[in-house]
Amino acid sequence: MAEDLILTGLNGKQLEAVKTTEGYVRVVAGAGSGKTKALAHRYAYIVEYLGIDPANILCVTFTNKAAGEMKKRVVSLLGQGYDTGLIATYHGFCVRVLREDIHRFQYPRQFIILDEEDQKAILREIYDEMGMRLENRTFNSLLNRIGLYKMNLEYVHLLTDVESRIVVEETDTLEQQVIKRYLLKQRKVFGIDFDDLINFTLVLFYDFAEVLQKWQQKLHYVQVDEFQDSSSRQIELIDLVTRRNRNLFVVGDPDQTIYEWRGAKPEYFVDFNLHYPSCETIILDENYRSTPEILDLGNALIKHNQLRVDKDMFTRNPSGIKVIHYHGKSEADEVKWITDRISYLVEERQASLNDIAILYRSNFLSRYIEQGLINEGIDYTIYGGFKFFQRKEIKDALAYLRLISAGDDLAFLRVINTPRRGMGPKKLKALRDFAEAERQSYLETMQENRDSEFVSVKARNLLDLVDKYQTSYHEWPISELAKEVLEESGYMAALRQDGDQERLDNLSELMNAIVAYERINEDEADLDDYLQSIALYTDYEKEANHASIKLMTIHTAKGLEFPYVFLISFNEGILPNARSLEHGKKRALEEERRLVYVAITRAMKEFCMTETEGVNPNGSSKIPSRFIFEIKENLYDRIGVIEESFYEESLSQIEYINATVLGEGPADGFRIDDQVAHPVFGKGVITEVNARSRTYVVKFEGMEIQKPISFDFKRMTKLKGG
DNA sequence: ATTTTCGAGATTTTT
DNA sequence: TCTCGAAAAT
Repeated sequence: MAEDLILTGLNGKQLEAVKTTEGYVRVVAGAGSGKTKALAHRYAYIVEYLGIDPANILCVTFTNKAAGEMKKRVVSLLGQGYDTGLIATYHGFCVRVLREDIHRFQYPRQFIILDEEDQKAILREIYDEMGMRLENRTFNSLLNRIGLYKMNLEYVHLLTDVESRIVVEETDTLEQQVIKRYLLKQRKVFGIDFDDLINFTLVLFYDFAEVLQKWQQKLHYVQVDEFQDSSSRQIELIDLVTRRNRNLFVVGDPDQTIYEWRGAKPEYFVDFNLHYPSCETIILDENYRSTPEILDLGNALIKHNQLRVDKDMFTRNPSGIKVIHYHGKSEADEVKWITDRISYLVEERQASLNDIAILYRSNFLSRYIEQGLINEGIDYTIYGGFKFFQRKEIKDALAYLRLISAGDDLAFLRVINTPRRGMGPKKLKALRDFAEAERQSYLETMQENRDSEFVSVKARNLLDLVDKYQTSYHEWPISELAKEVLEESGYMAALRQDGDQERLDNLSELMNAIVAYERINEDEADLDDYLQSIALYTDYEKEANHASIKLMTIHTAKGLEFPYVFLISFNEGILPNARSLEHGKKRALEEERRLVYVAITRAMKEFCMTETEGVNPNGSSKIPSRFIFEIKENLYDRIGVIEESFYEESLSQIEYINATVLGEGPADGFRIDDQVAHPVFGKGVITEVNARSRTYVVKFEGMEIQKPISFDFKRMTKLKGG
């Protein structure tokens, strides 16, 4: 018997509208307004009351985890054993589309999905071949450039059409050469990165009208969660597949846009009604999650954003305790206060550890609090950071399997020296030259030249292993194959030798996952399919069997809620992040503010924000986040004393950053393009203001190299404003 | 020629 | 915690 389709909380009119409005519908749903619930109920309504088959509904969520949650909700509404059809991320949907029709390109169904680590491996190899070293900074900017290059969809044809020639010219710039080589290597392993998943699908739709038609006819209802975080390409995709049936239901909150840096375009959500004039808008502005105290704090902060549609969330929830701001004198103070507070919540307030979350801006900040939690014996689970399938041992194990099934260069390079097989840089280079000349994969080259001097004895053993299974792997159950291969290759032995129990545990966890996969897919379980299915499945979680508090970044916490929330390390430079404080990045600063808004609105009963005095890694003094000063002090209780002088100093620091970097307020510093005079170097122009290193970059007349001049150097004077 | 070891350095956010 | 490089050990 299906649960009655009533949205508890949502008022009758809104509920009716959410469920029954057809065509183009936009739901502007604030934090804690029950939007996921609304989506699930609409989905169930379409199936149960309209009689639409779930196969004809596409529900796009933002993470795999959200997709899982949505499936659970739908199943609980419609009854056990229900097939939920297409509830997936954009990427999951694209894989589905590509697996059916990518053969129309000259790309195999068993394409390899490349994550950032794979991309790095490719780029590192290219740099190696060109006799250069790939710095981390270069890597990040290259990824960026490749992303930009791929904005022109024509590149898809370069990759999918084997006839198309990619020739690296002498006259190409270094960057062009690298990108071309990257495409060549990508094509060689039939790799597809995250951008490609979307782009390939789009091109498939554009090139093959019948494929697009197939999906247009299939999808009668499409709903998208977190629409404000969709990129223009993703929106293009959705626009295409909904053109026939014109049923598109999007839900989002512009105030929770936290992925602009990844190409999200909140404007599309805000201007949805301009793109689809027939669109109806439903506003959900009642918050069912938080106490008024928490909500007021969030509202007060987000009002400081300029680029937003003004809407105030309200709640009828009963009053709770005031938000707490803890200010410490040292990092130890901050950690101590948090652990004490947790103990208090557990002992005096009967909170379960499961009800408590610690949020932070960057993954590395978890370490800051971990030791304290260990010392106090508080169990914790870190979410995100190291995803299960990103772990070294898991990727190694999967690479062994892929070496057998696909034999691609990436898997080969990952595995050849783990464990060590005496294949150092010299031998690998010889192998690479040979493979390059023969236009073969590394594995093939080795197999055909196994007695050559660039094949070590131990590597020959690996070749024997591959030979043994290469032709017969289809006949093995995946789990048994995996077990055999990992044992025979010596990988398990090496791990045991290292005595790394956690890695061994993770591997047996992987085995469990494989067995589970086999059980679900019964006889259909094929290694190729399995390897692809897990490439996107990044948030596999071991079920915690004991209560523990949750540690995660704010990004990871999006869409979740917890009774008690701590936002830690709430310092200027961390949150807002120093990188968003570089010159002219006003949009980035607003995104940081939205990030804080997301953190605040995760909390149901209590919200604590903590920060401390001390020294940053770069030697500057820690000061509280500007966002704390933006909120009126009557909205929170402050624990810990901020001396008048520290307060003043902090404010003037922030003002200084605003003045120099963002070009706001009274400047006793310089701005970009200001002409200055230096007592030694003479006349110059400010070309950069770097808040992180607290320096101006100045181009002095007659000097080739620009000089970094400290903010604190007072004998440089301004000649003329820029 | 390779591998191991050890210390220093560094880290936005993620599908 | 993980990565990277230099120097020592095989």
